[in-house]
Amino acid sequence: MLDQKIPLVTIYRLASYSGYLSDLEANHIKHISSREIAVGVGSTPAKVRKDLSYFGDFGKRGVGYVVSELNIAIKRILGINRTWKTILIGAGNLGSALTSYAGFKNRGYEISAIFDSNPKKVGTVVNHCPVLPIDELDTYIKDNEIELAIITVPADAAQEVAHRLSATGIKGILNFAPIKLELPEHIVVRTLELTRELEVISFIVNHGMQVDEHA
Amino acid sequence: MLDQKIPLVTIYRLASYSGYLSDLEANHIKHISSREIAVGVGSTPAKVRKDLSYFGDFGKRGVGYVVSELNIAIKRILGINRTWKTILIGAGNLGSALTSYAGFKNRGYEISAIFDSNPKKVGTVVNHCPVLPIDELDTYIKDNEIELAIITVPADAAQEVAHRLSATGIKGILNFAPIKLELPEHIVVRTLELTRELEVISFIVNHGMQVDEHA
DNA sequence: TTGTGTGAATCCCTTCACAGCG
DNA sequence: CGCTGTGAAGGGATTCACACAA
Repeated sequence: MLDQKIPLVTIYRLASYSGYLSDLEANHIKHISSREIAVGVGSTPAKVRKDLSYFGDFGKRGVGYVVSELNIAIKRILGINRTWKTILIGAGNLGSALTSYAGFKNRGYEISAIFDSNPKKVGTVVNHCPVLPIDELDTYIKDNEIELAIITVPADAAQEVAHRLSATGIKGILNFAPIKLELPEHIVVRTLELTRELEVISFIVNHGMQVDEHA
Repeated sequence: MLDQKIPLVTIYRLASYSGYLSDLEANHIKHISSREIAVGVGSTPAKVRKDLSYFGDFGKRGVGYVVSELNIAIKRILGINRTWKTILIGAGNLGSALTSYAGFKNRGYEISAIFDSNPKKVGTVVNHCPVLPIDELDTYIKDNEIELAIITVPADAAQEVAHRLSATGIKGILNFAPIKLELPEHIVVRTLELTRELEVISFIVNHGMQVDEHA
């Protein structure tokens, strides 16, 4: 069942399903159908079933899914049935805010330090995260087995940071700087350009375009 | 040329192209080809040309594009050849950080106020933005002709905020709360779930999947 | 009967490849 | 020539529709 090619959008949706299922668990809801999941996250029943079908049979015909079981299964698929050790680079406003972003911690992303090149910031503590000098990046990542990094430095410093990161054992990078980072193939990079989202909204408002979920 | 159906991904890419062209302008680069744009943003020459072809002829055959002209054209298409009056709702860490996010101001998104329900925050000023009580939301939006709102309140408060917004003349909402907002059709909503991006990275790291740009 | 799992069909985006123009 | 603009071809995601199981 695995190792056909999985659409990337399927992965995004699985993450959404899991987030929704976690909410249901918190509300003690035990059972759910593909249709209800679809309504909950803004998808379609066919997509929900097809997305899941890439990875196995998780439901009972005529009945639906057991919320907790399905959520565990999806978390295992995504690889978030454990903690991911994460660091932030860039102790500006956005970086500082993300240290306390509840969604990260809730889903197992544990941010243990922020790195910054500004000597005035180094040595301070933001939300229990020490701000460390950028020179210690390499040893810190190795000593603490950090796997993921979040880049929140300005655009003109981001490529330099990416270069430094590529020399460490980092596995994945979430980049908030609005540039295309050049990195070795084996490092997974996703760039999130917040402004693009507003620009897309502007376009749709201007043109009265009808749009479904996920971009 | 217009009013065929435009793929949503095309709009995202146009926004990227424009961002890249703005960088080129800052570096006094005058001319560019579809191939160079593609390399700059992580797309393909064919996509660049096809994306533009939905809206008109902007290049010269055998030559390429004039950077400044193309950028103006794209901005006009996106509807960002002007200022968009914007407010933030939720004066937490993320909301406060976004008031000083350079990318927004650079691209014409002018955040003039933050709204919050916490009386201790109301009356303070964050990055030149006054923090106002949530009860003034409706009149403020009408009096100041606000068009866009950015929601950075916790998930359990977001739907209530969305409901309040729907009673105003707001046109578009960028939502950072990880829930599906129920809103009238005529309001454009995009939800950005930061955690989903990390989860997708986790999946790809786990499975060694090969992935191209944009999701 | 209900709702899942899934091949088949459909739809839509991407890519190709070349005519056309500078 | 070189590079754009674009129909046509190709490929991949969505939707359909139904067999199957509870």
